[in-house]
Amino acid sequence: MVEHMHIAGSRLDHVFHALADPTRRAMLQSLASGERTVSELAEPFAMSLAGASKHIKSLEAAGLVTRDIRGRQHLCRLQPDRLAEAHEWLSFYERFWTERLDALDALLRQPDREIVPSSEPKGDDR
Amino acid sequence: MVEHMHIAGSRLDHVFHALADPTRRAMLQSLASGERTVSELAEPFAMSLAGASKHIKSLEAAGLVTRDIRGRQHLCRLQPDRLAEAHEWLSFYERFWTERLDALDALLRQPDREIVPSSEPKGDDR
DNA sequence: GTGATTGTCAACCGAATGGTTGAGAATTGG
DNA sequence: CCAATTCTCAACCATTCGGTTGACAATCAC
Repeated sequence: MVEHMHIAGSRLDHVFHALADPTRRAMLQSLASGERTVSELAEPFAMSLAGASKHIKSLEAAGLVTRDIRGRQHLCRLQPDRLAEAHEWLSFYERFWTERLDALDALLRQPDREIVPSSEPKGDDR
Repeated sequence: MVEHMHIAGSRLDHVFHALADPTRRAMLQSLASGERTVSELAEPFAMSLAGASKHIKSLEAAGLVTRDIRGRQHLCRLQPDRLAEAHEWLSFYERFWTERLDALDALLRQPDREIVPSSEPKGDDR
């Protein structure tokens, strides 16, 4: 096989992977209220400090969090740019769910058309 | 307490995990143009059909894709609702990047204040 | 019916992930 | 200086992940 290696994961790879964990999402939520030290971020979770530190490192690697070392404490702060990128990526698909809502809306606005929950299979639109 | 994610956590887990892979994101992009069979979805990638099939299954498990079995072909289509959920989750953080833009904007509107590039040159971290 | 097409499934493999523990570095406080 | 606090690092472990191959079920085309 030509390329069996995992080359140059994109930024979105890291961001979405970081977001795919409830602990890390909760840490982001905590950071939404302001700066937090590593211990403060770790405190709500039933895991070792080293474990939480790994999560923070992965948030940092994804560019979602920056760290400010002040003496022996590491102050973490939310870095929203990469979240904005992910948000923007998802926005591309916005038309699909708004279209769907619009279609439902249009359907409901036609009182003369009988709305049947019939299991008509996707229509023979082919 | 914001509790902006009363959407069952595991759902976001699966959605973000599914999005954290470039193959799966490309498949979604392909599905944005319309229905695709499994082979059509697999064709652009240098991997076995079974490999691509696994990716599609994970998209399906995340609720991002639905399947319509038509004879021997499986027609896949985009299912946008879970994408909308992820988009909405990210929207909670929108104020952080808009605030930042507003702050930059305000700063640039003050010609008497000297603008110094703040401490760390972390713009290009790769 | 025969044979090709379409796709899944199971087993397997190496690498990454999420967690632990223990050791140690660096800073702070008395 | 000594002791406590804060945090990282390395090693380890079980599980998951992304990929392969080979076998097989189902459907279509002839």
